[in-house]
Amino acid sequence: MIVSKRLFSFAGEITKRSFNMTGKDSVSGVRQRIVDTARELFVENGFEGTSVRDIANASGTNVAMVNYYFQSKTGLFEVIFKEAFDILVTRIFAVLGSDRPVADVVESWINTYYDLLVQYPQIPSFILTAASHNPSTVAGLVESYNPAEVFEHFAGLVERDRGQGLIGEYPAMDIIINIVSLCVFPFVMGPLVRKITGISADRYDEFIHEHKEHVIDFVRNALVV
Amino acid sequence: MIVSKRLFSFAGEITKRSFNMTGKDSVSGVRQRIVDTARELFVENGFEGTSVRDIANASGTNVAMVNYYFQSKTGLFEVIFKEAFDILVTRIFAVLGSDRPVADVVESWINTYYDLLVQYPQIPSFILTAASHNPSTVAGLVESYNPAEVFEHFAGLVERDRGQGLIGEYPAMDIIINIVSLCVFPFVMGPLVRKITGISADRYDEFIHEHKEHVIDFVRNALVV
DNA sequence: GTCTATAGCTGGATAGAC
DNA sequence: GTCTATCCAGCTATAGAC
Repeated sequence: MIVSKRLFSFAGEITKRSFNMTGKDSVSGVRQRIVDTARELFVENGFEGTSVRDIANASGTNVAMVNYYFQSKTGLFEVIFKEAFDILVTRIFAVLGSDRPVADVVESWINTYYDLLVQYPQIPSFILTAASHNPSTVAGLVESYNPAEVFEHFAGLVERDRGQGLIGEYPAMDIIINIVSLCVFPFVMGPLVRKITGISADRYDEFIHEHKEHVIDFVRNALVV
Repeated sequence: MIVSKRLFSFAGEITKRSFNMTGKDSVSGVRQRIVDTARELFVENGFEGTSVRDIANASGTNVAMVNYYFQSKTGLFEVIFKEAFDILVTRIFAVLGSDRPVADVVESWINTYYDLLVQYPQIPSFILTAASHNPSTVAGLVESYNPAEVFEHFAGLVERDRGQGLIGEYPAMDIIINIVSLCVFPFVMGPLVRKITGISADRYDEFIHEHKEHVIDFVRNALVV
């Protein structure tokens, strides 16, 4: 148990939709139960904040099983991390491969991001925490998705549309960072904003749903000349 | 030492400006050396990822000294956390107390945020990680700064300027979340972006400096009708 | 104030029975 | 595949000498 020596007390009222791809919770075997339990604990308490014993107890198995299926705690974490990362990147990169006008691509991009993150709201914090403590490894994983190619393509669209006077004078990189910031950060701040304002998870979901539309307007007004 | 069992290898090339307020590194006593060392380790490896022994060794003291000055590891962490938080909030809230036009307040806000975060680039990740694992306590600290009052004031400005047709139809909360996202997130992503693009800390600082101006343009174009 | 030594516990991982 | 028992390195915290 993580009770005794933890920093601060923690009520644990985070929105409980874990980024579980399968969904076959009930019929799952030991291996899947371990993955599902570990995902929840790693998301909530981080890698160092979660012990293999916590995972074993909470999943109703034992520490030997974790090592049997995943060789080590690190091995288990990597399985979960890659799964989360893949969810986040695959669909976004598909949208960015389009050849339509930048303003339209950006709108699809925002829609896709928000739809995705409403479903998996804890992924951003999870990935950012891991990235902050292990930039090298996370960067290696990012590179396996060929971000440079995706960037070049998008930069091409920006140059094309700027040449036609459709959008303002922003470099592609700055646009990308702005979009990612506007889409991802509301989810990273989510738990804190909810705590401060005292609103429920459902009410925050409603807010996020409306916020998405404002972000789309905001970006379109900013981008289009 | 945190070497043997750590997750992934870690080169540790994060920009090394720690959010040290005093600056009296050289003449500092034991207490200050512990705080400075602990800050760096907590920022890089998190609370659970840092041991009191790490802090004692790296600061050239011993574990007994840490407990002598700070009672516990948690006590030491809280000192550092509050210091970081105060740096981030105090100056921003001062800017938001203005009565000038929203577009001008927002521009000052962005300038203040970027100036501050260029100086203390690791604070956002540090606070967000702590907030993600302990929303209740962090929220308590936030509330001691009276955010509701600051929000109401800013919402008043938004309503006033919208009545005069100066800005578009965005609710105040959505504007705030957008600004915070656009200012803070580039620093949270910084280490990862640098790793992927391979650019140096200095070069990233240059990029951030230019990016600030694009954010100001971006927001002004989005906001002003 | 500073240090060494150590208590007492919890961590990841494995051996070996079934 | 599953489980219990166990190793031992690591952790936080403190006792007690100086």
